[in-house]
Amino acid sequence: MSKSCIRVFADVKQIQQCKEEINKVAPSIAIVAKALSLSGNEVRLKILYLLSKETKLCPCDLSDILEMTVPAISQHLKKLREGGLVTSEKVGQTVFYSLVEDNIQVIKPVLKSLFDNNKKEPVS
Amino acid sequence: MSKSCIRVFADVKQIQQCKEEINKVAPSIAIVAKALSLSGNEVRLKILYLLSKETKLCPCDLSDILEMTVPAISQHLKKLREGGLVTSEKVGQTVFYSLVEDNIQVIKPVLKSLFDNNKKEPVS
DNA sequence: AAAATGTTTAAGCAAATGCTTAAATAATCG
DNA sequence: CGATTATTTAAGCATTTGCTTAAACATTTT
Repeated sequence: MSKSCIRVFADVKQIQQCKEEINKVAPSIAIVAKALSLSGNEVRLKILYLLSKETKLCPCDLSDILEMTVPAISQHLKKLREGGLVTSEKVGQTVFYSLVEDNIQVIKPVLKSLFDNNKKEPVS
Repeated sequence: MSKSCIRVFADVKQIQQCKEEINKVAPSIAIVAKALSLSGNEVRLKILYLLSKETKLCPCDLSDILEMTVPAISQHLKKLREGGLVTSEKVGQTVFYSLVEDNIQVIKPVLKSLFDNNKKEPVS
């Protein structure tokens, strides 16, 4: 760690407060960052967006819609599932994926903004 | 692309609608995904959180607060700057970073939830 | 001008990411 | 059962990420 970089005019008290503050929220930050990094991929964000509109979709549907191979989709779904953002339900030989409402709250506003964005432009 | 995976019971009309829908929002998705991936890193999310509380901070402050080397911090700030989430202002030899309000809207709700989280627990 | 301070850049490297193709599981159907 | 369909897993590989250390810049101080 660089030891010389304690600014001459640094507000020592402010920095100390920030350290305490950030340590308090660190656990929440870790959880949220995980959800954001999962959503911060174009393909996965598209999947989440589609699931928010269609309620449930299978890997095959998503493969068709997003024009990607099934394994590629499946691996993204696996990450989303392991991250708790989606859940799956097997019906016959097809597996339907859907959002886990409780864990999707963080990115709900984001999905909503995308949804709104898609509406007709209001008069400017 | 796998050609055999058109589900027997697939809702062809639904899939077609989804394809059109997703193509319409694709540009927005790309922009949002970029912001989310930038925020989806613990260190950068901490930086954004701290900037939302302290208004402006320099690399040196952040280095002290987050207990990381200055170059490591600087590289994160560079990404945030290039992604348009933060801006910088030089005062003497120190550089102050602050949030770009217009471009931070997507993750504002996230930061807010972290802030709320940090308050005293309400009686359950 | 020389030294010190604050920041950025560069090079190197280990680990993570995201795809591909091929193979392995599962469930349905003839 | 054997073939087909839907999904998952595995292995390989190119790219990206995020750190480290060292060096380069820029500004202020002595």
